[in-house]
Amino acid sequence: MSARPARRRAPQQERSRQMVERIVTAGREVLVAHGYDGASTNRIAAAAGISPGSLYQYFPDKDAVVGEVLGRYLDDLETRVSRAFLEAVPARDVADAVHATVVALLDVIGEQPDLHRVLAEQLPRTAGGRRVAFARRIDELATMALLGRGVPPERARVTAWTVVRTVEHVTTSYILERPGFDREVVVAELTRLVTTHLGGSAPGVS
Amino acid sequence: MSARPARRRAPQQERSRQMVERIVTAGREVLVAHGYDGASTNRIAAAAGISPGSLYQYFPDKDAVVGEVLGRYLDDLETRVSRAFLEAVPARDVADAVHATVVALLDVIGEQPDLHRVLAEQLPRTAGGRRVAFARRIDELATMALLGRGVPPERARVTAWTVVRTVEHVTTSYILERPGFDREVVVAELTRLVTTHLGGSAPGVS
Amino acid sequence: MSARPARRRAPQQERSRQMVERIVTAGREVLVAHGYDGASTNRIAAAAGISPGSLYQYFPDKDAVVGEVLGRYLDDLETRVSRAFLEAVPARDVADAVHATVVALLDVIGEQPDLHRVLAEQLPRTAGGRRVAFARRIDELATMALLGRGVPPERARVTAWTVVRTVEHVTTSYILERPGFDREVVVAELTRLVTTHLGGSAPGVS
Amino acid sequence: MSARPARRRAPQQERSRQMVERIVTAGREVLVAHGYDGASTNRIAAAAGISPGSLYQYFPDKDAVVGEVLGRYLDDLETRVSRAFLEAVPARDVADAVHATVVALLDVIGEQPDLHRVLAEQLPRTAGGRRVAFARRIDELATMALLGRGVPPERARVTAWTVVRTVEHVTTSYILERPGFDREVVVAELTRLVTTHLGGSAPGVS
DNA sequence: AATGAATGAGTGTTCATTCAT
DNA sequence: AATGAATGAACACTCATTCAT
Repeated sequence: MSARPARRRAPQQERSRQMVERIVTAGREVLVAHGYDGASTNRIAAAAGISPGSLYQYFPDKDAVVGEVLGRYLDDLETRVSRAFLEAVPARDVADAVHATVVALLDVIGEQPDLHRVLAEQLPRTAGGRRVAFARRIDELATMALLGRGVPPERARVTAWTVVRTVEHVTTSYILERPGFDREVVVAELTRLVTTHLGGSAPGVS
Repeated sequence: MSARPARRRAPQQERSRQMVERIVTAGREVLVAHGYDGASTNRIAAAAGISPGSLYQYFPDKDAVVGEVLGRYLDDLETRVSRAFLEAVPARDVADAVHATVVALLDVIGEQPDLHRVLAEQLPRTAGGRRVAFARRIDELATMALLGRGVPPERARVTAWTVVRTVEHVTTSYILERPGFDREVVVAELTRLVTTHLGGSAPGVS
Repeated sequence: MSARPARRRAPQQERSRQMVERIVTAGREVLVAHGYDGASTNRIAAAAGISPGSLYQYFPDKDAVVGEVLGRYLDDLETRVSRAFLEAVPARDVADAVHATVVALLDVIGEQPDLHRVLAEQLPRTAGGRRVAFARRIDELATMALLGRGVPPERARVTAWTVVRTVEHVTTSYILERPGFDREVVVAELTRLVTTHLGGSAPGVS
Repeated sequence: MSARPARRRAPQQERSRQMVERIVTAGREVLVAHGYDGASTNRIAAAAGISPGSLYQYFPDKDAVVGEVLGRYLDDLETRVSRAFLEAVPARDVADAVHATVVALLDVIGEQPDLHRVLAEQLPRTAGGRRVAFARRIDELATMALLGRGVPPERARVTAWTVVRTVEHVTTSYILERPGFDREVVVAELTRLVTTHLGGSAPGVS
């Protein structure tokens, strides 16, 4: 009653955190293995080794679980891509900025390609909005960068929008389709495509 | 039950064809109005004016109906885009070919944007394969065109693949996101992006 | 195709009516045996010898089934009690009218005492309103009768209300409690109680 | 664990009694606020400021808690009504006795009308028996009173039973239905109804 | 062929009760 | 004693599919 008052609750919170972790992990597995429609709460609970009722101690409903799984992935994706983009833009030339962004994106997607597939193919209203919202954020950053390079506002917006969609989907397609060529090749190709369009000096063809 | 055995089949096939037609049309309406999850077989049958049981006389299961709806849409899309591409490639320069293809694609998508949205956002493994298959066909054609222009084989393949994915997804995004700028602007932007990359003379900025 | 066009649908409707009947009967049994809370849709369906899904072909939800069971009972009760009351009031003296009403009420309740018990003890918002509404209807009729006999309006309302509640609950209690005396004895007692209060000549004590 | 074994029990019992008190109070609040179906054990425990598990240290199951809440209410009701009845019967005339009893009953019910409503409308077998048991006790007292006034035994029993049910339900209905007239009016009406029936001199109409 | 009633496994969710701590 | 996380059977309801007519 006197020794460790402040740390009293820690074990409980730790336990709780672990349960959330187990459920999220199980949710991710089930989502990847069975798709959104097949990701029933009972299946997720079973995969987490808990009873269906326990799941509801930690999440208010099914979509909250799925939302957490996707949310974490998107948090990671957004953080890393944003950072790559923001770090690359000011210092170096266009080619380097594009290259860094593409690589960051491929890194993230490549770590959980199956999850990204579900996200890309079945985004069930849960995550669709977020993806678009992030794309718009990047749109704005890219627009700013273009304005800084003297591109007229209207053109800047269109160009930014187009280029962002291009990078987003070409990287996604590379992971999902697994075409027969190496990652570096796509990176180079995509970088060149975007860089040229943005009017920077194209990187040499490797 | 005995009179005209030989002529029997034709009318029956005709009737059968009409039923399939009604079901597919109903399926499309329901899919667009209620999404994939809301497209229950009962709802489709009701919209077609038939009984749920009859639907199974013509389609083995729900996904077959959905598949047929999407299949026809993709048939149309593929036919028109292929034609635009094939007609444009030989005669004119790169910019024209790209422009014609982009316009054809936007035309098709624009005619049934809601259906395309369902296809793009909810395609539940039903249609994913077909879309990729068509993209690969266009990949090959584009590769051929590049080879004809002296591009080395490996580069040709990568460039074709990248450009095809770019056009596919930027057009789709334009329809689904409804960003604030005019269609002609995107067409010009996308055409310029692709044309420049392919090494053709970029079209003048309108 | 020509012989019996008008009667075509009859068998189907008949079948449908029978299913409704089976479900209502099963619902009544389950309600009586397990109470409102124990009357699960699965249990009712099983008692009716059908699948849970089939129940929903005939009723939109659980309360509709329960409502139908209780509704039919209350329809019967209201019809017979109203008739007894209305037929007795004009022609004969007060004692006869009261007597006829009490007998009618005991007849109806006595036919399905267990159902009446559920109704009286667990009326789960489903039927509560109806019971009160019917009581109010009788209130009005009784008030009218009293006004016709020269009772001042305010007194008439209170007296009618009191007497109606008395008859309603004493009869219900007799069925539910099964006290040790004969039905005729309660009928006589209740008739005398009410008749005296209404100022009529009390019937002789049997 | 060894020091004061003999005095241990008293404080514990006190503590235990307090816990029971808190649970019963919480149970009453929840019962009134959410009805029987909404009175989950978790909700009651939360309202009592204890954990769901602790509740089971003091009560074997949910119905025991509800039973205790209703039991206490009925204890109060029985005590006060019995006293009013017993005090009134010997000394004064019939009208006064009935009047005193009716007033006592309305007092008790009026103090916790919402609880009485739950008791009357949703008593899930938990309390039904007790209510009947109390009514029977009053039956006996009333029968005795009637026998003392020279009424033949069989008649006395029936009359007592009838009158007790009448008073019980008319008062309850007055609280639950909230008809438009004042309490004194019902008291007068009910007193007159019963008194007349018992053969006493009816009180003057106020 | 066509019907549409019937099916039944499945869904997301709740809650009285238990039990390891 | 007290906790509160964990349980799991049960609930109302859905829908792709089947089958007797």
